Amino acid sequence: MPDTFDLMEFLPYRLAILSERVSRRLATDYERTHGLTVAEWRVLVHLLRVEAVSVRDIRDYANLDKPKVSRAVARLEEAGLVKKRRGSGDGRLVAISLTDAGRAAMAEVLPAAQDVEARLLSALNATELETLSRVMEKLHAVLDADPAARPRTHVPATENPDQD
Amino acid sequence: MPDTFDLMEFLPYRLAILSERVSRRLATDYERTHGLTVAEWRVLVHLLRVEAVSVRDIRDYANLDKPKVSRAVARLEEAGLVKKRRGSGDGRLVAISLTDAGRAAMAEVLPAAQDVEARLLSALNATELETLSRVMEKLHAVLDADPAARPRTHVPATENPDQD
DNA sequence: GAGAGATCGTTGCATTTGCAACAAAAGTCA
DNA sequence: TGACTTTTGTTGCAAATGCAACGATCTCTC
Repeated sequence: MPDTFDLMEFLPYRLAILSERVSRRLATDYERTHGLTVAEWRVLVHLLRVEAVSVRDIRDYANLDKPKVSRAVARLEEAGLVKKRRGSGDGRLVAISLTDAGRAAMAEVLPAAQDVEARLLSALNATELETLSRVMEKLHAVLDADPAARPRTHVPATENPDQD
Repeated sequence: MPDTFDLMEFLPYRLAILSERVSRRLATDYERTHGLTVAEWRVLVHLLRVEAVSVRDIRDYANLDKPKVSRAVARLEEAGLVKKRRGSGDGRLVAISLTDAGRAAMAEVLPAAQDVEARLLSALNATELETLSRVMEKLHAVLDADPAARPRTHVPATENPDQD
């Protein structure tokens, strides 16, 4: 054990602090304006891209566990932002989709989120952004090779092969 | 609102996923071997560096809120890893310090944590690590300039001025 | 087509979390 | 000194979390 060990220089800690700070900044907007939680936000974002999905789809895509998705969808349905349709085809699956109100809410909320991201990205030059992406993928790869790590739900679909 | 918005390409989300995965991987070790939570782990790490600190010190250093520190310390004290001394000087402050058992526990736990970090870092070359650090600091700086963002508890002490 | 096993979504429950309120102890200023 | 404000640490409480268990449905095999 070294006699100096500083959290501030410990990569996992630094990642956690930055990530939490960014997430909180992001959440302030959609939480204050629409009372959305992070889970609900992610569900809505996913629904924006697809027609109708199951709880399992959302779980895999948005990195949330089943109960979290289930409850988030329940709250969103109660709020009228989402509708659940059951039965078509596989009777276990639930077809979750956005309502018009949900789409409208996202139209209000998305710009603020993208603005936060834009400000973050604007601080980086092209090289830094490229390196950041590569680094994050490399760190994921280390965890992918570690049996003690939780597996990724969403593995990138063989990112563009034009890497130098 | 763009008609394509992918969580997987949204920086805040990507940061959150990576960070959570790393944190969980790290926690599996000290949680399984010593039943430590993340908050307890951070408290112990901080105590490793200083003699005796207050709840406030730990809160600022380890980015935890007061109740979390208070409860973490209470559990650690009950587990015999930490001792609380009161009254010397300012009667409100609590002097928290490691016991021998606490130091021993850290000696057992730290190597595993450092090993996880080492594996992560080994996937990066010097340039990538340097860029990662710079990028993270830049992202923090964006949030520092944003009134809606939660302030940093621990601002780097004017990092060493030997940057090229 | 009946039964074993897997999968899907929900619910229960104990624990944790975040936030506000609080008592106790300093600090402030007349 | 004595009221007022601030700071420190703890506690209460409603809400969220993680995990296991559950019923319902589908699949597979014989």
